[in-house]
Order: sequence, then structure tokens, then C-alpha cells
Amino acid sequence: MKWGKPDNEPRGYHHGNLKEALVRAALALIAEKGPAGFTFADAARWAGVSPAAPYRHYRDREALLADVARRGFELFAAALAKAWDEGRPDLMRAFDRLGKSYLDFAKNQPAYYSAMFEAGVPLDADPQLREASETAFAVLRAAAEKLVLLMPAKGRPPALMVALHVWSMTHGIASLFGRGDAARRALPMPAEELLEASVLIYLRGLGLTAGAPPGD
Amino acid sequence: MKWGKPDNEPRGYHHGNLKEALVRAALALIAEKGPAGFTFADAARWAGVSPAAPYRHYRDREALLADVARRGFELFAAALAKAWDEGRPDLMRAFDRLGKSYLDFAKNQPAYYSAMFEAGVPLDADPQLREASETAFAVLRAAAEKLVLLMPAKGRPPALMVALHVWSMTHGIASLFGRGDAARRALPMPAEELLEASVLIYLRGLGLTAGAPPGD
DNA sequence: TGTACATCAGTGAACGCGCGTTCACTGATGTAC
DNA sequence: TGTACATCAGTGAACGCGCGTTCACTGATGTAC
Repeated sequence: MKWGKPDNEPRGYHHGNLKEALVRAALALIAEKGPAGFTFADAARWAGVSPAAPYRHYRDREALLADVARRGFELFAAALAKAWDEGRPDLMRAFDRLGKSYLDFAKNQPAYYSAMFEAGVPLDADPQLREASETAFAVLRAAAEKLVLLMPAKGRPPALMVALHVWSMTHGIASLFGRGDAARRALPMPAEELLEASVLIYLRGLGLTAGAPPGD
Repeated sequence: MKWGKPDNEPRGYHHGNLKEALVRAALALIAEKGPAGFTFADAARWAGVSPAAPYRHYRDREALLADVARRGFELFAAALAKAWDEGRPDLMRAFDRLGKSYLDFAKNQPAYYSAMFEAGVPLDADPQLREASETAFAVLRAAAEKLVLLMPAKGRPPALMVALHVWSMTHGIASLFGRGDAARRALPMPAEELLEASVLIYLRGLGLTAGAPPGD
């Protein structure tokens, strides 16, 4: 599965799209061996260029990884925003979609997720990276803002806290059970259901749902 | 901080305690540069022996890491069991201690925590590793068992699910905000408080607390 | 208590390997006129 | 439209380095008698 390589049709002296190819190489290699499991030279080999070529596009391996993380956060933010859809048709349904979309991303884009949260890329490596990560979190936060407005003003919890809680639950599930690799634990139920139940119980704890208690 | 090395007092031909020293070396190096950031040779150097010496004790770097993870889970299980203390003096207080103890471990033993949850060590690398990890989780599960018994039998959720929920929340917070390194996000409140609030809201959602809503 | 011997836990030199990085280079592309 | 030239994006050879791993070895320790 090397969609970065023209494989048959041999390319000329110039690759033409090496930067993109390197990103794809990084993703493929992360998926295969984890974020620490590949080298700059590997990426070059995967893209079918000489080991010196990547230096035209990235200062070093770190910079490539940071770029992958940045792109990941941008895709992530877009996916979350689309799922949230400004809270339509109603907040509960939209919130549910938001959580599922988060898990979906972790499951279907494990390489991006890895680069974003597990590769140890410092967020300040690149202002654009930090910005992308904040944009993604802003979606969650905006959703929390709207949610807490459903509560009576008196005992209303800080929206930021609610956002952090939901983020933690979701990331916890994604990171412990979300992916299918060997290091993860087996689960008696799908991760999506585990998350949905957890968020429902949490929201009920906030007084936000009138639903039946779990188990009924 | 090389407590593994006799430093001044030069040792003889035999190290005497190399296995332990290698474990300490791994912990120190993980703390310094992350679980992927050290080599077998590094560990030997840190312990002050030749690069061939570690082979007398571990098949390879993976085996060393797995041993560190195993020891980590054993310490972890002991800490959790002590905090839970069979639910004394009452379940709520004991449960609160349990969560705090989890976060404590993540914060004070980041190197162990890393080896256990982030180094990608497959649990089946070693039966003892798997067993240790299950012993740790069993504490959480036993606590959840007792907790759900407080609920009316009718709408009682599966204890396993409750245990997984709490584990996810805690691991999520620990992994996103628990440690002080550069890759983590800043928080408007201490991680312990964030967790405590989250668990309280969750338990209220289960109908388990009569406490006031947050913010009052 | 002494001695011979087996076993254990280290040494240090050596190897092949792949990595990161640099360098002068060259083929391809774009642009000014 | 053609040509000269600058710039760009690759090459490939080279380097020093540290790693993982092996090997025959040796010093220290434990034990049988």
C-alpha cells in the first residue's frame, strides 16, 4: 500500500510532490511500527528518493513529525466541527455525534492520532501546530458552552471544565482501547458504546438528561 | 542522580546488582528522554558496565522494558490496593483516594507509567506482565463492584463498565495533563481537582451521591 | 580449614549495519527579454 | 516563439558515529570433599 509511489510509471529526476509523499510515508510507517519506529531515511526510501532529498523539505525528522501532527489536528478539527454541526438538530444528538467522531478519528486515523498525542511532539515546536491543536479543542469547548447553557444559571459548571472532562474520557478510551494493536486491552463491549454510556452518565450527573438510568 | 552507580567507591569485577541497576537505568533514561529515547547500550553505560554485560540479564532491550513495565504494574497495584483499603471507612472516601492514588502514581512515577502505558510493550510479551497488569485492574474492578452494590438492584450498571469508565477518565487525565513535560497542555486547575470533579459528576449520574451540584 | 574445580558475571575487542548529515553535482523547470 | 539564465529539487558518494550482538576470555564466587 504505497500510494505515495508511482511504482510502475517511473518518475523523472524530480519527484514533483515529495513533501506530500513524505507525509504519507510517515503515516504509513507510523501505522506499521509506531511513531518512534521509523527514520528519516526510511521515509525517503518509502518515497523512492535518495536519503538526502527530504532535507529540501524538512529540517529533520522532528519537523516532519510536527508537520504530520499539524495536518492531523487540522483534519481532526474539521471532522469534529462537522460532527458537532453547531449543535443541530439538538444539542444532545450533536454531542453524541461529536464523541463518536472523536473515537472514529482515533480508530480510522491511528497514525495521525499517534503523531498528535503519542509521538511526544512538543506543541510549541511550531506555532501552526499549536494553533491547529487549539482549533480542534475549541470545537469541544464551544459544544460544552452550549451544553451548560441548558442548565439553570445557579449551579452551572464551567464550560471549560466540562470540555476537559469529555476530552479526557474520550482520549482515555481511545488511548486504552481505541486501536486494535497488540498493546491494547480487550474489551467486553465496543469502545463507542463504552464512551456513549460514560458520557450519558456524566451528563446525567450534570442534570442534563432526563433519560432512564443505565441498565433499564 | 545516578543512584545505580557506586560512583566513588569503585566496584570490583562483578557489579553485584546489575539487574536492578539496569532497571534503574531504564527508569532514569525514560524519565529523561522518553521510553523510545534510550538504547541497550545507554543502559549499560549508565550502570557503568560494558555493553555486553546486560545480555547476561536480559535478552534484549524489549525484555528490559517489559520487566520495567511489570515492576511498575506491581507497584501500581500495591498503591491502588493500599489507597482503596477495602473501601474503608466508607466507599465514597475510599473511591476518591483510589483515583487520587492513580494520578499520584502517574505524576510521581512517570517513568514507570510510561513503560506501562506508552512504551508500546505488548502485554503478552511476558505472562507475568499480563498478570501484574490484571492485578492492578482488579483493584479498580473490585472497588466498582462494591460501589454498584449501593445502587438499587434494578438499574444497576455492570461493575466492569463502571471500572472501565473510571479507568478511562483517569488515564485520560493522566495522559493529557498528568505530567509536566513540554508536550502536555496547560490546565486552569490541578489535575487532581479535574479528576475529582469528573468522578463526582459521573457518580452522581449513577445516582450514587446526594451531594450538591457542582458550582454551589 | 584448605584446596580443586565448576559456575557465574563480568570484559573488551571486533563485526557489520544503518543512520544522519554534508557536499559538489546535475537535470528539470520557470521566467525575462 | 526562442533563447539565456537563475532557481529549484533532486542525486549519489562520502563521512563519522553509535548501536546491537558475538566471542573467547577472565576474575570472582560458591561448593564438594
